[in-house]
Amino acid sequence: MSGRDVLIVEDDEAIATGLSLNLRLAGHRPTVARDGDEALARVDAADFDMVLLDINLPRRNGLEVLQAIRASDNVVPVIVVSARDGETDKVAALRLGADDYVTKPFALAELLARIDAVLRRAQPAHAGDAAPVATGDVLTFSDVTIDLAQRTVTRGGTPVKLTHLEFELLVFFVRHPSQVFARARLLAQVWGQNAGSPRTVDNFVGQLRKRFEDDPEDPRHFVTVRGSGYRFDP
Amino acid sequence: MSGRDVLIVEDDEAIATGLSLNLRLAGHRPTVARDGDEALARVDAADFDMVLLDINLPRRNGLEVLQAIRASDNVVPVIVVSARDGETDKVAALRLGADDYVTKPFALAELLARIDAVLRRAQPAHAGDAAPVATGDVLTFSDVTIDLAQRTVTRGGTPVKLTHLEFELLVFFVRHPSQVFARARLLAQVWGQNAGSPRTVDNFVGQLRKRFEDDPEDPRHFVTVRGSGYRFDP
DNA sequence: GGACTTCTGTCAGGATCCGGTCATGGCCCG
DNA sequence: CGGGCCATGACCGGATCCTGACAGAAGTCC
Repeated sequence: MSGRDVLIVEDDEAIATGLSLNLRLAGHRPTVARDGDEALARVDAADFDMVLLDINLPRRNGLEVLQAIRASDNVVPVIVVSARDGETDKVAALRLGADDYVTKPFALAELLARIDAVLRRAQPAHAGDAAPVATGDVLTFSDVTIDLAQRTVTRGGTPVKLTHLEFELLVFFVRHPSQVFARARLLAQVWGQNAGSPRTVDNFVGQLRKRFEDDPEDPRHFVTVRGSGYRFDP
Repeated sequence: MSGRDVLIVEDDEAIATGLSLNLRLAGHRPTVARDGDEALARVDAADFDMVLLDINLPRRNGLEVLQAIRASDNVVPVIVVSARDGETDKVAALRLGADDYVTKPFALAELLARIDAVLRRAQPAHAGDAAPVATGDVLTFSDVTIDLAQRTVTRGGTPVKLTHLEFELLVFFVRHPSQVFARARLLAQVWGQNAGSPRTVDNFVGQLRKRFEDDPEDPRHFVTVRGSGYRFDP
């Protein structure tokens, strides 16, 4: 897809430049407006393919800006960004003709996906140039299913109870299959800075084996690599 | 969340009825199409929340169907199911705008999890393009009914009194089911920028439990995910 | 093959962290 | 001034986690 012209209306410097950078990476041509007046001026001046509109703005509320845009019969797609998930804001924005609504803090990937979706809807894209597409937030191996959003795990359809760190370790393993990790590395990656003793890792691997190996004595997924650490094989 | 309309495109009778049955058990409303032409006709005719699309089809290849769906600017979520594990198919499917990809033979639990994930992801976007919302918009779960316009809540027909923030939190949960949220995230989303202490969230969740759980000691809807936050299960 | 060394699996005690609950106090609005 | 509403901190019980010890397995060297 050849890039599109996107207007970012955002007064927070950090967010604005961050978004700008990412949109450029995605192949678009972003422009930034710092407040409501500037936004309206730019929308009138140039022909944008879409507008990313923060609600909290100096000089003019984002909703006012949206209203002004639509009042001038401009149908440019608008995604409204707000810090609050409040009912009123959302309903108001959609009523005023917003195309989508995102609340801060947003996952960057989500926002980019929505931008793509809105652009795609607004202007039918040609068949080969679709975006990378996110894959589901579900991980699997063998008969085990991990739902990251729900933070639930099932094995053969029946739910498995895991503690916080057990879950984290499991996810790390499944995301890095067939790779040997030293205990120290696992401590750093999963436990974070204040790492504990290497013995801790053993305990947790033991738990995972108890819960996911057919025969915990003879593990096929959570394999010990003597002298080096552990490896996960799907 | 009330069930969703799912179109199953699958020529194998046994698989089709099996999936259909399971989706119905999961609370959705499945429809089956036997070949590519029928699939396209049904997609055009009705408004599905997602499509489960087999690649090997009589009359038309699944990828052709997907291409046709996207060509008509339809952004309905699509999960592609294929017997072949080929990378090429997968890449092609994702390029054409598939939302996820599963290879046969699949674990039923995995497929169901992926369907849930895709529906979950699609939900907010749909709220956006699915019309003005506004008056008469009602959310429900279990025997609870939430009237957004009136800002009233009833449980089993009898009205429940909620404070402002209790209502906002409830709506947020019901709008984002089966997803774990950290306290900080809830504070940001529901309370707004000037977030308070995490303890506040506990108190409000406690209130919701008192009002909507049959047994507040053993909550089934407003679930604690120790170490991570809270999750709402309808 | 046998003995020594090194490493890993396991267990249980105790420290620690986390979440539910309650009470207090501020705030806003009537 | 009074009454909801909301934020905060303290407290407690319980889940979870860390650690050290020990035994047994695996590897090594002769």
